[in-house]
Amino acid sequence: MNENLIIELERDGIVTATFRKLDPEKKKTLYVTALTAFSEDVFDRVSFDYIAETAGVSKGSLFQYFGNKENLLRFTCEIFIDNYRQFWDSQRTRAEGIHTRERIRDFSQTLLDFRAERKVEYAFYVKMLYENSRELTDDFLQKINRILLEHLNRLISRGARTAEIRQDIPAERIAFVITALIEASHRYSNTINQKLRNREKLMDIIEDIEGMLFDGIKG
Amino acid sequence: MNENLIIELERDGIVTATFRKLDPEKKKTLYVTALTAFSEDVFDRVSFDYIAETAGVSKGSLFQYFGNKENLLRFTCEIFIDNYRQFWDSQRTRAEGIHTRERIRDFSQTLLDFRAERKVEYAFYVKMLYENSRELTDDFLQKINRILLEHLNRLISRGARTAEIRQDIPAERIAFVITALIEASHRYSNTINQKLRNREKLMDIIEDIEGMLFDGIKG
Amino acid sequence: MNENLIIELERDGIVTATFRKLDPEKKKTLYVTALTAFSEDVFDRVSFDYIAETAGVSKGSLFQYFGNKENLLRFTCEIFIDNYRQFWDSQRTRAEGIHTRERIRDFSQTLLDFRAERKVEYAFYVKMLYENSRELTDDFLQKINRILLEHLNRLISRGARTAEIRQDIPAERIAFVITALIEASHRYSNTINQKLRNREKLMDIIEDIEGMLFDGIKG
Amino acid sequence: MNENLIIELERDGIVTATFRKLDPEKKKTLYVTALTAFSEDVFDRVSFDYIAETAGVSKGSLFQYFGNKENLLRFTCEIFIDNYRQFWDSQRTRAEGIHTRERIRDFSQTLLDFRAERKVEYAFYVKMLYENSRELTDDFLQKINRILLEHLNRLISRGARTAEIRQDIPAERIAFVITALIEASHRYSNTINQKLRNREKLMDIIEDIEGMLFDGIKG
DNA sequence: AATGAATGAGTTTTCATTCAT
DNA sequence: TATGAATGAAAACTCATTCAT
Repeated sequence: MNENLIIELERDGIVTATFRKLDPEKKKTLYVTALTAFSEDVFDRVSFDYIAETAGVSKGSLFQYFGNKENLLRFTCEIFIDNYRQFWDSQRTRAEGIHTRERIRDFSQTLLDFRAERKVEYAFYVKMLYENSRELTDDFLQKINRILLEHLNRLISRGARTAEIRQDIPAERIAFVITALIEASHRYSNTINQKLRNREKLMDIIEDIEGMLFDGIKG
Repeated sequence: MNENLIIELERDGIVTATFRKLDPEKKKTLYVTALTAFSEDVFDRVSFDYIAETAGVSKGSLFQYFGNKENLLRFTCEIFIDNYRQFWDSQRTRAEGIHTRERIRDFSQTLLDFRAERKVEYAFYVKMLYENSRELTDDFLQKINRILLEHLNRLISRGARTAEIRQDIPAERIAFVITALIEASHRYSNTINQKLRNREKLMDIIEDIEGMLFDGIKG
Repeated sequence: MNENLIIELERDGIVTATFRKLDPEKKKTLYVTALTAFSEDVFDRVSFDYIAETAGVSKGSLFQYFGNKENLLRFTCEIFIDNYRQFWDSQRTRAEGIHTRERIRDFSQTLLDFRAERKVEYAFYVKMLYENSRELTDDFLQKINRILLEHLNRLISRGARTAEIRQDIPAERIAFVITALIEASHRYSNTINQKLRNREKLMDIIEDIEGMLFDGIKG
Repeated sequence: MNENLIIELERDGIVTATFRKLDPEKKKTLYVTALTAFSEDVFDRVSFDYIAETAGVSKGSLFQYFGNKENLLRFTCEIFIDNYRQFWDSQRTRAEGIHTRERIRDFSQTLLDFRAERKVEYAFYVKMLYENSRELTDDFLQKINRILLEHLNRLISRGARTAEIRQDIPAERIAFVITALIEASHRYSNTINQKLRNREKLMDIIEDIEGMLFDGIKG
């Protein structure tokens, strides 16, 4: 629990002072419970009753902490974003390949790892991806995207400097294409795996795509 | 209003005979109203009351036409798909460029036109893109996707035959990349335009992407 | 269809002139349909839509014939009573045993026959037996009861005259006991057969009861 | 309010913990209100709104106590049965006649007392007697009947031992006849009193019946 | 500060009845 | 006279939010 962030959230009226003063362990429980609940179903179908019971907290307390349901989601988003940023920061120091192509492959591999190892987080992200009826989801997705793009930009800029990557196209635009492809692959395999039980490996698709990305599709 | 489709929908129990016999103009009003309503908010938050009032029809009548809320969405999806198919069929006869690259640019231009000219339809499509809690949305998206991919596959296969496009990658995979990129562009500009009021032209982005797609990003 | 009765019902505002002028065959269809429908479920759960569809008549016509749902039930009751009276009248001429005890056994046998051969009528009667929330059911049951008691009174009075039956108790009171016992047997076997699938024969019970009735239970 | 029973009902999911914790006085009010409402009209025609209003409780609370309407009826039945059992238990210790015949007369007198003193309970029982569309009513009637028959069987068995009553007929069958006659008398006087305002004394009827029962109707 | 009972607005759905054609 | 489309009053049920203890 990033206490500084909580102070900020209190300033923004997303959590109350009562919540801030809570035992950090309890704050974390509340975060995880909300995250899990919202990752399981659409906002409207997640009831306060359910969250309160699951978190082992009374419904009344929940309202004293967050004021309303929307704020609970907002809180969950902000903590998620904070964790996500930390995750990618920790990735920066990781030993990486020498060549940009390897670094990018590394990058998408990390995304896959995240998905495989942090199932609840990933499910929450997907849910937000699909629920666009509230501005806060847009905000959430943009922030998540920015974290990813920042990371990618670094890789691409360096690739451009070493002439491994074309210099005539702005780095952000290349980053955009890369994340677009990775995200589409995720969505695709998500549908495929869940519905058709197709065992096609996501990494295979990504390799094919990488081929197109670097060498183009021109005959 | 495709009356044959309505007959099929009646057979499938999605609409009733009462609805079928309605004045075509009224049917269209109901379609447009439902389409608009569902494009504005998530399924759970669109109430029958609201649609009835907006369409200038009593709630009772609405139930007599569709039986329940889910069927109203089903109906909307099916009409949408039908219209969408007709739209792409009408595009096939359109004069197109000689080269595959131009044809693909044409394709994405058409997608843009659709979006610009049929704002409500587009918003509905986006909503369905995000609403993944019901099987019927999956079905809808698959059908829409198939229409698009069929169209694309024709272009790509021809491009492969004329050696304008690499032959070592399966056509569907290339089609996948193309639609992924176009869709991401849509999403992107959607967010940008709505929230940041950035006037960046979508076509510019697409041209850049096209460049990467054909020539690769290798330096 | 007893046309005189229909004229009476029209006078009482239970059916309309429109109904009276209907083809007798159609009137009968309507009676049978309503009888069947009301025998299948409780009044509130029988919808006009269902009856109209089953009878092959429009809902609008049904209202023009009867004005409202209650009247349809009233109509059904009255025709039922009329038929019931005819049924017992026809029984009077039937060859009967010489002794009163046999006559009474005959009587309860006839009740059993009615139940076995006219399943729908019997089911309707049972339904009315259980639905006592409207005055009209009371009225119906009283009329049915009176028909039965009249019949029984004749038997008993004769038995009293021939000294086969005690003369110190009013005939109606004896008739009351007999019908009470038969009805209870019906109820009992109704529950037993439907729920416990007990194959106990109703006639056996009745014979035991008859023994008690004639000889008393005194040791 | 038998608090142990309430705990059982909570275990069976018929009432919630919220209800259990309620002020006993309020629980009783709810029981009486529901009992009265269900005694006044058929299940389908008793609305939750009505009960809530009558009990001076909000609709929301009522749902929090019972979850649904069926459970409210179930609850009412169970409390009723409990009270009924207590009533008959308290009767056992009552001074009774020496002779079986007197004991049986005592028994039917007690039934009459119950009816006269607990009008609402009796009306509820009659309603359940007539409402046969739900399994729970069968269950209720069987339980009520069992309480009565247990009581009667004791009387009859003793009467058989002392040779006051015939031994060639099974005790249950005699009990069946007795309850059938008492119940019919109730029904009869119920109709008579309510509709025809006839002041005929029920006890007179019962005495006549008793005469027939013990001595038979044979002349 | 924590609790959870109380509330009532809102939702889907059913169906008798009306009425224009 | 027959029809069936239109209506709206109810009904069961859910759940975020308030508030007294």
